[in-house]
Amino acid sequence: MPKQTFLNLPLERRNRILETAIDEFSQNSFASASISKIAAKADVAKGSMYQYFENKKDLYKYILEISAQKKQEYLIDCLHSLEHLYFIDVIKELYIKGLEFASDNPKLAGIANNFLKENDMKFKKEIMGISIEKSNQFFEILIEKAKEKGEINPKIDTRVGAYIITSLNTSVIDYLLSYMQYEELLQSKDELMDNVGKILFIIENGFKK
Amino acid sequence: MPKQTFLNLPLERRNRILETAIDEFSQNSFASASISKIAAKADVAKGSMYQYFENKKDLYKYILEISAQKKQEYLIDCLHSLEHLYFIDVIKELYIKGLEFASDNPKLAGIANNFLKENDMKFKKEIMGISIEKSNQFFEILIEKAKEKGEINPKIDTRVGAYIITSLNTSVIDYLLSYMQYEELLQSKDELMDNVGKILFIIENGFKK
Amino acid sequence: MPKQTFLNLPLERRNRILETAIDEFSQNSFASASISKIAAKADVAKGSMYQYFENKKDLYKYILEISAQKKQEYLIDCLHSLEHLYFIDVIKELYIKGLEFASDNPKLAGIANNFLKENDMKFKKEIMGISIEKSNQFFEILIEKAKEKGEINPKIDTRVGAYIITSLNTSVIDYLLSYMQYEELLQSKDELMDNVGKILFIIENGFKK
Amino acid sequence: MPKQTFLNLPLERRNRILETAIDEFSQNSFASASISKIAAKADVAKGSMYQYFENKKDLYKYILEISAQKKQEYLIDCLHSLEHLYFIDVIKELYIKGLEFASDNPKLAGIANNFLKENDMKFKKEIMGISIEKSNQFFEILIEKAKEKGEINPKIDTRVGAYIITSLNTSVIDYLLSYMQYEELLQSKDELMDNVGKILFIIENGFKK
DNA sequence: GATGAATGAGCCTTCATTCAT
DNA sequence: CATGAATGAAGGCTCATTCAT
Repeated sequence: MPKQTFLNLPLERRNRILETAIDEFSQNSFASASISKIAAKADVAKGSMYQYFENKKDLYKYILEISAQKKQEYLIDCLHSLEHLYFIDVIKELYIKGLEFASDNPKLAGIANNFLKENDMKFKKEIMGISIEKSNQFFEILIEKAKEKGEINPKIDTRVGAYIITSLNTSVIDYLLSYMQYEELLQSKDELMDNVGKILFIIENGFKK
Repeated sequence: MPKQTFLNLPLERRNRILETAIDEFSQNSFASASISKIAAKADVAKGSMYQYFENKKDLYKYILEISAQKKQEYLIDCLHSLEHLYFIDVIKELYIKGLEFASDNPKLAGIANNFLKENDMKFKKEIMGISIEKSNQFFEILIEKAKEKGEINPKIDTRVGAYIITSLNTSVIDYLLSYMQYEELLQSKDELMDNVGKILFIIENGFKK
Repeated sequence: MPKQTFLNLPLERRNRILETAIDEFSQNSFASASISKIAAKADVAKGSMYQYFENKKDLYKYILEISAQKKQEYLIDCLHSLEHLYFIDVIKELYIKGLEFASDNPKLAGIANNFLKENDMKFKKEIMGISIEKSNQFFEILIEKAKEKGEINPKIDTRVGAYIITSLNTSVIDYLLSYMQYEELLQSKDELMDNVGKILFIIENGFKK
Repeated sequence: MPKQTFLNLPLERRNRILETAIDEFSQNSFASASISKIAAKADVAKGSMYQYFENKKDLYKYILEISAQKKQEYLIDCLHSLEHLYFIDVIKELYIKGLEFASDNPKLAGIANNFLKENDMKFKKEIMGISIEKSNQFFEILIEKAKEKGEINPKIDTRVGAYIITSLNTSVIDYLLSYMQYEELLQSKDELMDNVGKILFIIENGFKK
């Protein structure tokens, strides 16, 4: 929720600021990210930053929201085709889209993952509102339905299953990001997808009857 | 690697410093942890801290090492009985011992997990030396052997399997720690172990023939 | 002395600005009052404030003047009946009217009292012009006349007497204002007037033959 | 309550800091006094100020306490001879000693008076603890005793009487201070005492039977 | 005439680290 | 060996004021 001031800014300037901020937050935790540095790098007066955003947290929330929206855009298609697909294929699709998002927008993905790593639960809840558990809930519903359809082992605990899927999703993205940062080891997209396939193979077996 | 000065210290003083440092690093990322605060809380001259340790990083490394050693102590037993157990039982044992360690030493476990979350790869490598991948390697060997013995599905990719096991292990511990911090929801030990069982049930299925 | 621009403003807008400014100056010293906050609260562009007023001081002077005028309105009646009343009754009337003013317009009264408390004499003189001493002069004349009429002790020093009356007047209003702010202890109007009566009883004795 | 660090400082440095701080707080309200300026003027690193004092408020409290103690020293004698003197003579003595204190230590006296003028009651209470009302209580006791001894008019309301005496005391000191700041008009000590005499003359009459 | 964007100085505070004693 | 004093850079944030549109 930036101030109107920010939204009225000429596009060029607005983007310069946003990108610099995204840079900063993708490399630092909230606490060690610095508005001063962002202002300096974006060549903007420090005071201006506070004309645009209420405070550091405000800017952070905004960036986080951008990240979430962008990710949504990647996921939206496969969310639409939920009904027609097998459980494991939905998961597969979601993992892949998630990785594509991360691969195309490593900084935004990094910010989201960084947020997930924050320690201070009060801070997280404050920023996230209720949506923290949405992701888990989504997977829980998915699992329930798959159980009904007889696609997966009914003995699987729903909550625990959702938890595993979420955790691995985050891990995989983290893995991708850290390798992207270290160009040395950057795997080809094919290799990466190959690995996702291997992970999903295990998951599939883990869940199936 | 504290300086000799630190090792010569009377035990009481040494412990006071260590515990305060553990407190601080368990609640903060490396960047936002503060030597000033540690010195103040431990009632030690700030200057002294620099007589004991080269700098903040040095102290951090030491604390991290303590954490690793302590965890070793929990794992050591089941590492000895590796040969006699089925693959899945080893994993189970390791998860449980890991959780016991975290439950008994939440601060130390938190520090380790915090470290895993650090972004700066250069920093991580510098601190860790090579040992980052040791954990993965260990699981890789385990998986290879299990394959040989015919205990698990040979189609499983060894590296990916190890990766999954490590990731979930970290996630589970993180989960425990955040719930311990937030007493409200603290599950009983039984419930927790129950959940571990459920996770392992999925893993077991995921890996088995 | 606002700029013509301000005077041309639609009444509603003008009042909104004034009231917000009065709010701000009644709660802060000149130095810590903030034009930024006033603009924000009054929902006016910061730039506009500088089209209406030369600067912070200019606005302050204007507000102060408004306060003075408003107070005049309360006092005007009893200033007209000066001649017919005994000295002590004039004083009494002035105190009471002053308190009524403060009770009805606590913010305006607060601003005036805050001004009196400012430290920087140069600043005060600059703002006030000569009128600082007017109040004292007025009481001096009153005292002189009362002496002539034989109503009060001629041994009383005129300047000192005026000074006492002014001081106590300010104190009493301050007292009222701070109690109004702190609702807890707010005395009823009756109690307050009762206390004024008690103060005047002492003053009366102090001045009489 | 400065930190030990401050108390251990070489006298010269300690005094330089204190005097600069006294300067600053005597010319500014708490809000507009600046630690940065104090540090700069005292030729001390800004950071050092925070080695000496917890924060701005801490420094302020300390300075205020110094002021109170110094004033005590002036009053102590006449507080000892309370019993032997007539009510009016006690008051007289207290006013005179108070003025002497202000005349000898105008800055310290200014700080105390500035504090009395602060608007924020919460702030005042926090700083003062309970002692705010002590001064009034003291005069109330004095008045009660004087009534018992038949020295003053029993019809005088005790609380109101105490209030008047306190108010005038503050006013008188303020008066002295502002004139000392403005050397132009500085009255001779004799003249000043003469005026005190005149004030007390009125007070005496106000209180006597 | 209204606006809002820009700015830089300034504020309080924290910190890692150094160094003389 | 312990200490504590010193420091300057940095951080988040606020403000009065200017100026182009």
